[in-house]
Amino acid sequence: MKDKKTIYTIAEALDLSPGTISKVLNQNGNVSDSTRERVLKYIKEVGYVPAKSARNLKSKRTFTIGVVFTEALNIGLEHAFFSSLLQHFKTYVEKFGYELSFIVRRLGGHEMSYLEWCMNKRVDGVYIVTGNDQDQALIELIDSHIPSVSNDLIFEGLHSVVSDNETGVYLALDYIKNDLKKNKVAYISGPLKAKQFQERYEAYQSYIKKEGWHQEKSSVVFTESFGDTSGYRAVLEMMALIKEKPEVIFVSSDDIALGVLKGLRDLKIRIPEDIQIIGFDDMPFSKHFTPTLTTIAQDRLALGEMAAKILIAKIENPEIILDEVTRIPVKMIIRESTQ
Amino acid sequence: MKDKKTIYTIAEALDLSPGTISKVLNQNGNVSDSTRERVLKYIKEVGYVPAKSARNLKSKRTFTIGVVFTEALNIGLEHAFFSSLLQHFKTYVEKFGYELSFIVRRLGGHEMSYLEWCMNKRVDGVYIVTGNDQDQALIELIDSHIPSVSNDLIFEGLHSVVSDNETGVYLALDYIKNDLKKNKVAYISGPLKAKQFQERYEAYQSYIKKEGWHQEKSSVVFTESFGDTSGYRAVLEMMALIKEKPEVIFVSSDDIALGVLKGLRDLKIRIPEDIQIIGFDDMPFSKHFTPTLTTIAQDRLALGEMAAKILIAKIENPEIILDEVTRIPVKMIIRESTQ
DNA sequence: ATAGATTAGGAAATCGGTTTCCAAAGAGGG
DNA sequence: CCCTCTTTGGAAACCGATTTCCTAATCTAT
Repeated sequence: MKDKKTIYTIAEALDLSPGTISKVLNQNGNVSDSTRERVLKYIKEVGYVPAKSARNLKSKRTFTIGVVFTEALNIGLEHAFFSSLLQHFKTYVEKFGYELSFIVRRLGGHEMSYLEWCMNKRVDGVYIVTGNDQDQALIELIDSHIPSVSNDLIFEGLHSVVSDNETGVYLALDYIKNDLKKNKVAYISGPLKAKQFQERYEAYQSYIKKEGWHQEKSSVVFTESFGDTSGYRAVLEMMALIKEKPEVIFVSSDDIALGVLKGLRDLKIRIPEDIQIIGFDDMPFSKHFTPTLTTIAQDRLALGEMAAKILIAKIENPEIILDEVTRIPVKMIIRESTQ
Repeated sequence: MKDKKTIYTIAEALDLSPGTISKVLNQNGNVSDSTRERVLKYIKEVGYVPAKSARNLKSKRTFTIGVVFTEALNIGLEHAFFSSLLQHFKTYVEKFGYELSFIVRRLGGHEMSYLEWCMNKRVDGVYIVTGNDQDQALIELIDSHIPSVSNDLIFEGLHSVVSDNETGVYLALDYIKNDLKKNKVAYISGPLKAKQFQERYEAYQSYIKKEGWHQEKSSVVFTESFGDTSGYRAVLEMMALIKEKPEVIFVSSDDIALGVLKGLRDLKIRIPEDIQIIGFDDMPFSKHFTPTLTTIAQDRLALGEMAAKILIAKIENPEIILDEVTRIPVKMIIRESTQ
């Protein structure tokens, strides 16, 4: 147990050559069944495990995928939505023998770019869970030859797997129109610098215009940030400024909706009696709000898995042609915040 | 850009030897200032990045920490508490040049033990965020020579960084006694197979005994699992069986408390008017419950960082002697669910 | 029985760094 | 000016696999 095992020591012990051991390990090359079994048996016996770094060095494949996880708020893994995507992605790629490694830009004292890190580590591909599309270093990475996929950014030359935001917004608005039979709607949007908020906002605008629903200026409010506190502030601002109280408020993310709920509660406005609320995302906690939240559910499993599938396809077949943007269907979940 | 850079090509271009380039890269060895600068300048110019696998191979150090993240419910990264620990741990170790890599037991078609994976990858250390202490493969890993630390398990020979559960429970019960001035308390506990629930339960029992508080048998209920649905079931069971309704229910985790809140709401019991609730953990969502939840806050930042600190110390100084269990203080957060 | 085709397994180069050891050159002292 | 000490940088072994090429042995077919 104490002396280290390598294919050399094994070869010597079995009176074979190192190359033969390697061939057994990689189940290629011509090795007779008897020697193969002798080798496998011995390996199990002494508990030999091949050194990955040596294999990586020679084969130039690491079976490792670099993960870009730049969070706007630096909460990183604590963000439930992205953690969930990452989890599903991870589970999927592991089935195909790939591991995940977080891309790090400041390691020890050294600062490095995404691309440098990836080259240094020789990752086979890159998964962008969430990133900042203004980041020059990220653009450099996307433009490199390293296969990549994203669940967040939409970018020229980058394959993205994102929710069908437009349909999601339409679902919500159709529901407001046809089921709730309301048309005094207000909209609280996350910052438009995030692509998904932009898409949702545009869909909202186009629907409103198509339906000819009247809109006061203050019936659309943008938050400055992503969390519930900005939702809280946004709804107070809206309710202070708006002349005709809306019947329904559509909020572009559940995180923000959480703050909206709290804000309305503080204003003594009852939900859903006075105002109904619809969110977007279906976060795990949305069904625990009081009231529970009606929302447009993103299919996090499908998002993560599809991204994984696409990345693996690109890695294993560099010539493959794929659509740049893959849309994942959303669905509407009706709960207590609408009736 | 297209032809690959190695220390050989660099050496050739600068008319130096590969060894010299390596010495510059590692800032050791004797290299004159002038050549050092010449090399650094050239490296930056051509965008050379050393291949990690080659370095790992020779130096036998990978600056990588393996992460054990076996979640009871297989929700993995979606579990907010552990994700948070992981995030803080990650941030800390990165400052010291370490990266994280998830330990995977089934990779591609192959099944392997934790230890095999770690040896294969040559990780410098192991971080057990959460694991199953019945798992033979995990025990094998802990017993190996690889430095390890845990934020979850407490185990002979393993360094653990965990919350001071006992004090937490005492804080809550002292508050019930001295501030709320109540003594009809019930306790809902997570499964005792989890060490932290066991510690909290024992602290609870010892306090009750010390104070001589009368306890009906059904005033302590154990959930079968960790989530809010088991809390829901547990509180219904308790309220059905218990003769004298408690004034306060102390729940051993916020996750479970979430279900308890919902259960009581369904029973039309008002909180805090009829029954007051205290949780444990202070999860991010606990301040968004209705009512917001009084709880014992675990210091997730300190937990993760202390674990990181200890692991790095063990890696860089194998002879170091440390306490096996490091306790992190908790504090009480009073919100609407008590008054 | 013999030519040709497989098959088993070894030798050696290779991946890209690190590190030890050594020689040459320069510095310092008498 | 000569001898010793220190710097500087090169040569080469090494880390532990993979892989190509090659030879010897075995098998098949005529």
